[in-house]
Amino acid sequence: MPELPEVETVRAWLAPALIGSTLRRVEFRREDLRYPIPVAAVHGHVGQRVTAVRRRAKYLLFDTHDDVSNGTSALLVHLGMSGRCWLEPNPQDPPAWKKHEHWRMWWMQRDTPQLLRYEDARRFGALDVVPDEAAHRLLVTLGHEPFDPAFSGAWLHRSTRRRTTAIKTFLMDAKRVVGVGNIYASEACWRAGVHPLKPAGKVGRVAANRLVQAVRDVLQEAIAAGGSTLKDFVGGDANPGYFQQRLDVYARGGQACHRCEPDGEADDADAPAFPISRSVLLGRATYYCPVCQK
DNA sequence: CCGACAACCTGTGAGC
DNA sequence: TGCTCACAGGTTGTCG
Repeated sequence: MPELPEVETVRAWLAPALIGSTLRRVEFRREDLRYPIPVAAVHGHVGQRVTAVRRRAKYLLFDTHDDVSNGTSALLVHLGMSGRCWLEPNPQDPPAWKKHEHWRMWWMQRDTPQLLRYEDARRFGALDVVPDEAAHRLLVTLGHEPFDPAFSGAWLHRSTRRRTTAIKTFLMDAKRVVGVGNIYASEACWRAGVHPLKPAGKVGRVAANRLVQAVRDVLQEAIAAGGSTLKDFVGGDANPGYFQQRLDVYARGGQACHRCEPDGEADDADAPAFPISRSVLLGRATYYCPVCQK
């Protein structure tokens, strides 16, 4: 489930609860997610207080401060493909561990206990400690944040020259720009009218500008939509439907292009004149309109 | 350096 | 009902 908007949504939900809280206890069910969890180092954060809850790329960062040593550190949480991280609404009477729930963190906010739970069926996620953000191996390689002015049409145009890789693949490369996952990469290409399989080096200045704007717009709109269904996602077991109903191409293979055939209306309309195509790029489903995306 | 691909792991839904 | 297969929103590592 998590692309950047989902992670940002979780961050916004956790921040007010965790900021100012002190870590009291950590429990593990499994110590091997994508990487081995440095269990001792995580336990070492007990007693520390959260000063900020941030997002970098798709990583959540809980900044912590140790009043005793006056040192600062951070806990890093990644949701991978199937991860969820949420505050238990009923910490006084905590439910049994879910099948793929791997760790729990108990926090104290003034006199109020809080329970942070984490589940991840596929275990592509991660939990790590970050004593020095500038040196952390998962963070040092990351490219621009999409809302950073450094991610601009000029930059995109400049950094794609002579690149033969598909523009969609380039946009999904976190060493270049972070937070653009498979869904939003397809969506941004459609909005910009750029064919996702087009060699990155052949994207012109005008199209590069449109792509950058499209990436920002689609992420921003998805964040806004995520906020509106936040409770369903964080509080209970409800499946986040978020932005699904607003997608123009993703998972819409064979259905009418919203631009070429706006009155193609319902997704169950038969035989649209301008159907969305699906192809596979680097093993990932890629959706586009072959007519209006050049 | 670049680009293509396999790998990590489990769940779900479609088709038979 | 039960089996098999394709596929799933991320990221790293390796190989040519």
